[in-house]
Amino acid sequence: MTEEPGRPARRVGITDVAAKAGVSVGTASKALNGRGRLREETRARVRSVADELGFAPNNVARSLLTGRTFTVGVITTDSYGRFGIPVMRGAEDSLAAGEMIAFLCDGRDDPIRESHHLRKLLERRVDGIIVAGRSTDPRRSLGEDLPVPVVYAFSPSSNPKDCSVVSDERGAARLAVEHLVKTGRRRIAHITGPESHASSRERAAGLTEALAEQGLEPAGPPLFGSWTEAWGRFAVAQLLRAEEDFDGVFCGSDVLARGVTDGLREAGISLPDQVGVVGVDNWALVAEAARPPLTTVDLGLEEIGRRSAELLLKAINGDPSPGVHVVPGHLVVRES
Amino acid sequence: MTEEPGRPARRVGITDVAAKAGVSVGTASKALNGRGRLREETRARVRSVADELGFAPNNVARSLLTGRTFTVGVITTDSYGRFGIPVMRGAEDSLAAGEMIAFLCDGRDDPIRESHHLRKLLERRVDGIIVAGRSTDPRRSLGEDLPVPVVYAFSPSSNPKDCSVVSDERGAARLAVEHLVKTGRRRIAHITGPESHASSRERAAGLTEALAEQGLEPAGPPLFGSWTEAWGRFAVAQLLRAEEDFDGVFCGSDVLARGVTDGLREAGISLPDQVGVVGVDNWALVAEAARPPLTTVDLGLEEIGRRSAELLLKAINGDPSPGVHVVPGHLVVRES
DNA sequence: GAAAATCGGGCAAAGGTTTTCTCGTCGGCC
DNA sequence: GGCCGACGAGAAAACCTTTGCCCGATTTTC
Repeated sequence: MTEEPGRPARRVGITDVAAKAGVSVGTASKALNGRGRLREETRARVRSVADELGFAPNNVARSLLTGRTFTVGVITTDSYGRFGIPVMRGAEDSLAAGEMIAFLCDGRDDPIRESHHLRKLLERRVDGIIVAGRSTDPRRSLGEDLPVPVVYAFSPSSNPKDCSVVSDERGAARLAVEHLVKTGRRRIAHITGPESHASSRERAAGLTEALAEQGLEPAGPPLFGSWTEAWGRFAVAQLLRAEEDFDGVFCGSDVLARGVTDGLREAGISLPDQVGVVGVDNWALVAEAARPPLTTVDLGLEEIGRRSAELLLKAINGDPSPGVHVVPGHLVVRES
Repeated sequence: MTEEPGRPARRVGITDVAAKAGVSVGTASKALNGRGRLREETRARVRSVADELGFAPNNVARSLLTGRTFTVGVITTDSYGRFGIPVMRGAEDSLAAGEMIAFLCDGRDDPIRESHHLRKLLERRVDGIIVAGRSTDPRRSLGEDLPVPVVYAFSPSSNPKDCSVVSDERGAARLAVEHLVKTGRRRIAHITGPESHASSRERAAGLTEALAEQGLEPAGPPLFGSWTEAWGRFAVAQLLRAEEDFDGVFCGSDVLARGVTDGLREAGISLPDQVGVVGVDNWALVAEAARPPLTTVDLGLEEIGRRSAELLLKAINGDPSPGVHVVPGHLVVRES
């Protein structure tokens, strides 16, 4: 390569520290890492020399020797979107606690790109991999015979022997129902996303289930559509036109819920007096801007990230946790 | 550490490939990397053995030897928020083209965390660092005498000797004005965020500047507030109450613009017939959900990310580009 | 036909650290 | 006074590749 003009030619290595402290490299290493048997005075001297010289250990060399890089790869299929981000933040949280750091790869939901990234990550000898999905639909496994452990976050692996960490979709519906019922709603409608999405189906099923436990029936069948505000508004109009009698709406997402509140308000219905609305996601931007601000179920995405990283660390240390791990969500009460 | 039960004990190294191909490790290395002088038949044989064995080179060892890790660190202060994400995506784009990969660290805008991450990155011998900010206000430099090059993306470094890549704030205002004027607007008001933010001030100044070039005056002073929909609606009410005569509004952000369109629509003003609205950010979620969908200025955040990574790669190869680099935005015309 | 050039490939050093083994010294104990 | 154990520190191997240098064999050149 070209030389780098103007930049310090050589960084200070443990050799320099050892020389200046008047000890051997081995001793210097022990002093700095708190290993071996050394006089306290020697340790202190080496340490102070290291500080003075601004010594930073070369982790590349260390990794080569120990076989551990203290590095994990995160492959996201979400292009850093709505779901990947909180998961990643949570994961970074737990990883940092273990002095680890994450490589970020954007798979763009393209298997080719994904396996290319996988290869690159393995070449770099990551200690483990987190696959962060963007929907609750299961995704194909990265493979069973990988040399490092893998944890699937949010989107579970289609292979049940893999370790997956997912949100509690049915539980989300239950939380919504409990809140609506507690605030006196009895006729609860459901407006949600495409029926082709697992989360739509699960939440709809969870709703029926939870209502049944309360001795209630849904106010009409679930209205499947798209995850947009426009569909939320449209679905409300449909509900009103059908003269469906309802006093609560459980929406499959906050964006949807925002459309629903707009639709209701513009139809002259007073919120939350006449109708209660609950969303899912706790996406602050949307939930807080809605009128009134949305009560919503937080799926605990950060927690999913944290948990994934914790399970990965455990697996790296030889204690894998195969199977699907469900992280509970929680209700965030605002004004709707 | 603990041993890892059930996992392949040893990965296949170049030694294994060489042995099975009946050549020395050196020769195997040359064959796989296309170096040295070897018979084509030998190269092919080594390659096929490598494939067969599923050989993946150990990049840790390679890095130790060459001194390059093909790795960069990205420190974001944005907790993966609105601005950091597109910048990161752009950066990853350019980096992948150079066969590089990024470590992601969340600085949380905390100097302590930040310098801790910096230290960790340097220990891992990254080839360079990108600092991705979350506002256009300048931020403090990471330091001048770092052993690797640094590029500041979006938030410029306060040290002009550093390399920064920023958006064109004044240009954004100009694009908005040109569009409004072209669609026949003459009395243009400005609703924007807190005056304490550089971007508010710059965009306001840019607006005045661009209007002046068209021989126009702003319709009233800029209304500084917060980056919320509520402020957008409130500011509209204020404008109407003051009986300010206006037929266009330039909003400092899309969120704001959404509040403005809602406020205008609810006041019975027809959009875009009576008033034209232009936002800034091109945040699809907001811009597309607004009624009508927002015309807005895209600041080119992904391009900032790409450019940052390119400049970083250049710097890594010994050709630094100190100073501030401005990336132009572009107008996205929708219906408002 | 002999010297020279080319070709194909092996050998070994290097890169920065950790870790095991070894060795010398000192104090204490019988 | 001699032995043994503990203590403190050094020497060297090992981690896995890359690469410069060298050497034997084959081909080319007068």
